[in-house]
Amino acid sequence: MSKWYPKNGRVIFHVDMNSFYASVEMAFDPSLKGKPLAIAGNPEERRGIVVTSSYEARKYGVKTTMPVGEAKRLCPDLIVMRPNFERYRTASKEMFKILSDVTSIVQPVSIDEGYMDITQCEEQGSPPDIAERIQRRIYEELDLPCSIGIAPNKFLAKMASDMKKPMGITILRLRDIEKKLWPLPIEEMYGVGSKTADKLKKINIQTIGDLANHPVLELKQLLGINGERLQNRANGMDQRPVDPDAVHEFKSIGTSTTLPQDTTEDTEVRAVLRRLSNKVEARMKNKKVVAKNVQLMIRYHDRKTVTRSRQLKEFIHTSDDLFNAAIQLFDQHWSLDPVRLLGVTASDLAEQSQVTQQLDLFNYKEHADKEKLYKAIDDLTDKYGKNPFKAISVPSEGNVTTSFQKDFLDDYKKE
DNA sequence: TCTGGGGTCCTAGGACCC
DNA sequence: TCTGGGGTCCTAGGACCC
Repeated sequence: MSKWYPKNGRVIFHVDMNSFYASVEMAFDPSLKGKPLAIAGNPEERRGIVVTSSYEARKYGVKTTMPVGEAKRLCPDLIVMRPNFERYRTASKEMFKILSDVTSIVQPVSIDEGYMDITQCEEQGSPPDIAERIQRRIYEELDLPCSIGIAPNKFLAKMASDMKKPMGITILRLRDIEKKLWPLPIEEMYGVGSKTADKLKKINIQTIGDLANHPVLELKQLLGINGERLQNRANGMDQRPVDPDAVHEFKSIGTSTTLPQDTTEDTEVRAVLRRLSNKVEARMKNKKVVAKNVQLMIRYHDRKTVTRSRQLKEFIHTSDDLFNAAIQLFDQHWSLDPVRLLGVTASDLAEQSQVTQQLDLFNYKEHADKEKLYKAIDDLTDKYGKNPFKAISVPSEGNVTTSFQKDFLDDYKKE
């Protein structure tokens, strides 16, 4: 047992669903099983790229982000379906429920993959046994295949889950990396995209092993701090914890759309921005958050993409507020060229409850009702930890807010 | 038939303050 | 009268991932 659960180390799982959307459709309609299937947007609306494809389709060379037309040329019998996101979300929740039966330390990273820290799960069996049970439950209860990587940290677990698909379980120990990790081509490393791969190849780094053993100074010159980090990972070093709360800490909420045709029509742009703002508002309401920053994204005919953002004085939450900020940014920055895509994103988010409570605080201060004020502060401190002022801002008059904060904190500390 | 939509993190420069 | 250096905020853009 002790060989699996080291005193001074961790046991991390990376659970990765295999061709998730396609697999969910096959579980939903078993007559699709064994057939080449692609999930893709509507080509009529210029959204026709493959999002996921079944293994049967991949045999023909069908790949993610490939235009549907090309995929059909490669695989004439390809079945193409529109995505059913509700269905995928439901399946995803079921899957994570199974993971959380093993441990509460589960970190979802996307709809179809997540990390687990099972260091403290010794009484449930050896890691390969636990992995096998998880895989079997997901398969038997949800009819979905997954691969699981077992390793001492997140990076190695992620690389491991990729090594055997579908329905693989792969153990990647530190002592295995020279044999199992280092021979892989550099572009297969998590965190190395096409741009970084090109740069690395120019200094004759072809494999993960080449990266692991390259002078770090040169890597830093080439890639900045990321160069050092990538090299550490290539040597099997990664301290990032599995953080179950990360999924709740949203940084931004945005939506974008590619127009059916490029446009220079102001009325159409307004209509689209209105629609996008409505959508963002709905999702913000759902998450009960307000935002202090609005970003507009414009992609032009030539696919050149610009983003323009504005920091606001007050927290906003309505579609009107989002729309007004977006349209202002558009009017200020549009180059008059035909527009291909528009996007609206809200960021600098805070919880609605926190902001309204802080507004109450402000009112107490206004009315010089010290007793109520201090009680409210104590309540907030209990509820949110050390610093209830972290996200403070009061709608209208941003300047007052900051001086209020400083005054108040000084004041409060004295008491 | 060229290339969707949802995110995160990092960098770099300028403004501003101390 | 001529100047440092640190810190934070804001904005824009790039790279990456699924």
